[in-house]
Amino acid sequence: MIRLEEHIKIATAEAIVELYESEVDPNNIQVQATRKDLTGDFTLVVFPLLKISKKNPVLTGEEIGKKLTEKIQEIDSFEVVKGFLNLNLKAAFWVNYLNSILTSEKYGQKCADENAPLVMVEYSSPNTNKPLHLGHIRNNLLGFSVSQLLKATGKNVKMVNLVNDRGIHICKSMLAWQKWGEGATPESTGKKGDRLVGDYYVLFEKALQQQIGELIEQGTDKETAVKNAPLLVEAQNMLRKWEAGDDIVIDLWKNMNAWVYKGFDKTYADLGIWFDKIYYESETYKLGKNLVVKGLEDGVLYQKDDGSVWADLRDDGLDEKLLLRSDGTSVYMTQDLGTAHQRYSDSAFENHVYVVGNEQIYHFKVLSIVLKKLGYEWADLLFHLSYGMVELPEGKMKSREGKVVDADDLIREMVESAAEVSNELGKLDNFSDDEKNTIFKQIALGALKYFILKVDPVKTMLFDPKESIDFNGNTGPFIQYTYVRIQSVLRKAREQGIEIPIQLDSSTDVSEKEISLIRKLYEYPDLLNEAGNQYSPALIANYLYDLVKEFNQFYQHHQIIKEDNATKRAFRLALSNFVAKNINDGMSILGIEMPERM
RNA sequence: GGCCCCAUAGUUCAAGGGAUAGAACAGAAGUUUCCUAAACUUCAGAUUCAGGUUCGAGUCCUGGUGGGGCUACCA
Repeated sequence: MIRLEEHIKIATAEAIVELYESEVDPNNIQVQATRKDLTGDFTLVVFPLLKISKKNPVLTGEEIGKKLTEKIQEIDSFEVVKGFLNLNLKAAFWVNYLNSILTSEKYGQKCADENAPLVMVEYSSPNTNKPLHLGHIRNNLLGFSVSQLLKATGKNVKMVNLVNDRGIHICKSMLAWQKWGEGATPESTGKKGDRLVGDYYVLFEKALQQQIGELIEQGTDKETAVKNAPLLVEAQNMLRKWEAGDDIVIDLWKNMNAWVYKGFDKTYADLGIWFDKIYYESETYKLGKNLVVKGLEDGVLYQKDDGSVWADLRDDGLDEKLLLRSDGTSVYMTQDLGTAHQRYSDSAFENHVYVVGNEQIYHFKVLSIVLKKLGYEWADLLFHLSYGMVELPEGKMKSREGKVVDADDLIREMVESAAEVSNELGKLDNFSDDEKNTIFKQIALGALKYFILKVDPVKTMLFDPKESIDFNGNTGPFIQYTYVRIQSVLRKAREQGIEIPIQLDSSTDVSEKEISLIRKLYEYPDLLNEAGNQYSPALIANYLYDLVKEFNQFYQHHQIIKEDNATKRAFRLALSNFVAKNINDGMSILGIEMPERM
């Protein structure tokens, strides 16, 4: 169905030719939804046309309004307010619009076939040395949601994860376990695997700091102490052994990683997210090394006297960037070069989105430039979707100071408070414990996900653990609740044998509130598109909130199944049903499940 | 020092260069013989500052202030 704004733009361009004998590109004509507090459906902004009409805004608006009313049958009347031409449509237009979308399977969405462009989305990218925290939650939710959003706009999406399973930091927790672990396992301690390994990392850092302190006390200067502390040297040795494939080190590494993955899998499952493929740094860093060596041979990179390999980015306004250490081991950048190359070989993508925090903007800038230098044109297809940090009231989360909000703890606490609120309301008293627990989880995660996703990704956001996430107001549960109410009405209608129509009578008498609800629905296809272009689930979240608010007002003031007039009743049922469907579609892009009752 | 990002009610968030800057929470006051009151209705309250571009600026440009990030042989 063609959008009416397009009609209006084209008709306006025609009107301008007829009235003022001047050609205007319809795309330059501004048509927007009329402000909510004024009467009208669409508004034509006439200011930009004054240069052409050489008349005052009111007169210009009147003249164009008259022409448009003649040209477009859907227009009922118009009104010029200041420089704005407000167009009032016939109610039948909106009823017909609803009618035309009523049976659409995926309203506003584009379905991807095999020929649709492939977008790779990397998100999560955890380190195996610490459990997931609130920052990762933002990453995971954003990455998953953006993936769903891109799917809804007609892309084939491959969700990938990159596990940081190698490097000096991993050796630190391994070493600590070896020294002080006394054979502890997740089974023997009852701790989640990622938590257990994380604890050894913390232990290592503490011991290392202490050691450094002692060295300084004994008269070593600070720089040397930090560089040469025995524990650190030991960890570095271990990393070299790891890269050399030492059996004992590799065995230990495999063992501990397996614990961590099991723990991560649980957290991912709780969050309701997954990946199509998982890449491991341990498998790609060598590819990166090869690329670097080749770049060195080709003279694109250079080697310093100590053997370290660098890229010179000074011509690009950046600095020199280390790609291989003097001892030949790789850094983060090295493996990311390899990973990117691997992925493009796996499947040539149209676009590769990295969902990674904004503290790595520099890293991804360098990544693209270095790949380009190495001769890979597809470096231009990489896009860093950088998002802001999640801060606590006292500032940034700091793992080392224990100032983190653990992901598992947070999810558990959310479920607990959802249960508390729900039990207080007592609406689920007749349900089994299993059913209740499912619903508590849906509500808890709905609240958490919506809370995080409604915020514009680029912005730093604040999370106050003391003021736990709300279930009232602009929240996930508010949206879920509206959905549940609609389901309840529909259920009752079915029980009474009232059918939900798929065809509407265009002469149905509809109220202003009903029209504004359809108007809201009308916005969705464009909004979805825009959200996809901007990689912003926040736009979807805000749309859903507006829609639901609109519906609740309608619900408050209109009866649905109790309406006596059968035509009106049918219309309201169809409208409610469609709103519920739209809520469900939108929320599933946010990765939020809908309960049927709550 | 250099580069990048952010700044809107007491608080947390909205607002594709367009009209009187929207919500929510917190605060004050209402609405259940009626399809789920996790709702609805009132009230009160904000664009960091100074310039500029424009018919029109929260939005674009320049500068200042404030906050954050990056600038590692960490990731």
